[in-house]
Amino acid sequence: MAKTAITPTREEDYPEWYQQVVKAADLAENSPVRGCMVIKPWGYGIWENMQRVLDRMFKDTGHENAYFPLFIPKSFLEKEAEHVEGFAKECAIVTHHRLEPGPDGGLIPAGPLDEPLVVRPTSETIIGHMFAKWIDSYRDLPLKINQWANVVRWEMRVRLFLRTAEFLWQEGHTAHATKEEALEETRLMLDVYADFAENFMAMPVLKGEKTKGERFPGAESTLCIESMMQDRKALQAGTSHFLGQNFSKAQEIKFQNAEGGESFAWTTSWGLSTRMIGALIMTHSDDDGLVLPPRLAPKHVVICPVLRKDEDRTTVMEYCEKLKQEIAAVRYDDRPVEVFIDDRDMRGGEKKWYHVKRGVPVRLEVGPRDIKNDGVFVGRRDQPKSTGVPRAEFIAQLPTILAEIQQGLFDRALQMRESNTRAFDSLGEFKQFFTPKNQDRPEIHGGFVECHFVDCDETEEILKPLKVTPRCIPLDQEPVEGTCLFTGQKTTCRGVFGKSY
RNA sequence: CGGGGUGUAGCGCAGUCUGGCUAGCGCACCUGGUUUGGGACCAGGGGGUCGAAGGUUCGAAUCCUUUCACCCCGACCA
Repeated sequence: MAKTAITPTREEDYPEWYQQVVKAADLAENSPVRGCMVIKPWGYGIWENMQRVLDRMFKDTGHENAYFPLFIPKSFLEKEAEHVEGFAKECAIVTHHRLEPGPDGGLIPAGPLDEPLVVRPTSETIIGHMFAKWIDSYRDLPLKINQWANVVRWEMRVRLFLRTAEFLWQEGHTAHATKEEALEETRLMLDVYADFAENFMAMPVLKGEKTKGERFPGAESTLCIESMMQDRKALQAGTSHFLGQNFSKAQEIKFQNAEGGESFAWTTSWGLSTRMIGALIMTHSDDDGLVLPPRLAPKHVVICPVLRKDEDRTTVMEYCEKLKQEIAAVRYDDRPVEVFIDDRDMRGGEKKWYHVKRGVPVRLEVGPRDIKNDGVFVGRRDQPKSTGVPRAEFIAQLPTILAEIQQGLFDRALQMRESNTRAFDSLGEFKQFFTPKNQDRPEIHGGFVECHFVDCDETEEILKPLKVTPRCIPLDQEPVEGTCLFTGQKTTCRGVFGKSY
């Protein structure tokens, strides 16, 4: 038996560890379609919880859901120059609309389309087109729409959840009468994302602005939340874009203002994807598999009946059923606790590890011995040892236990980020920090570095060979005079740097 | 699209250099039994057009030609 449920460990080979966790927790697997994944029930359950929480947040901030087509006329994508350039290289294109029997018994495409359709890589253009029709007057503004959808970006290299050719996400699109209002919206949605990440995913994030090079194609500015994974690499977890009037001018999203004149709307867009499941895995999971923050766990508690002898079976199962109902009556996070019984005919040890690997926050084992004492045997995913506890006591403590696990995960992740964040004054230290000791098989190294910098080509040139990128310029910083670590120029701008996914 | 690699059972592989019995092993799966408060053990069993097409040969997983697919390293990325 291996010392850890997952091999290799994070230390030994982080990328491989990640893949093994996804597999062991039964979250998703590769599909016959290149680059596309199949999300399995346990993984999809996490996504459903993410959707539920975010959807509530979007509605609470005045947004409504709608749905737009999967296909976008190619001409739409051509309207915004930077936007085309950004996405052109990774678009799937539909050119035909039927199949005919071919000479070799196969099927060949027939019925070519007059105008090819692009499978949406994002929906700015088609939503903008509809916005133009819906908006006539300043009284129609603001218009605040969200869509839950799948999008396709023909990525060359893929990893489950982190980068797949097709992924699920939500994309918010809003139009406003003034620049200020649009900027406020961009910032508001970033705050929503940060709230979601920190309070539900238990994942601390940096809120910041992207540099020119990292900006969304066509955006005036891109705000983002950045998070540090356990291998100290950065993951962009969500973005909120201020699109200025770029898209409204390209798509004629115009309105008559209160003064009777004609104005272009100011638009925003913001998105968050199934990549967050990857972020969740890489933030919390350990060498025994997935660790789930209770607020997003598909199930909170699993009851494993210990059925050794046939004559005990009825007693044990009845006790478990009663226990299940009692637990389901407990509330956590404004919802009933999600509990289920796993009575599969399986060895105790195997069953225990099955649930450990899937990250169920609380495991209960109930056998004749516990029933005699009216107790339960409790195993917490965040603690190595299981303990026997009186049933009533467990029921009373359950919300506290779940809250403790949730908070503990956040604290640990924050501690991890803080202890791997540095502020350097010399480029030498910076370079050393990001250079692995073992070049052939780089060990886990680096982290975040905070320093003054000027967003220019020279800076990018220095960063390139190090494979380091500016992650963001943190928001709300007091301007302090300093020297750019890369160019030596005077500046008040400070940024956070790191290697990224 | 540049450089490298791999295709053999559901998964992971050996066998290929040096052609030769009925193509093997581990895990998983099925059956029976012994077990069961910590990832069991014993016995038996099912499952393969050896990526595809063509060629050489008495004989091809193995040699030759062509082709397809996938993986890794680069450019791009929620």
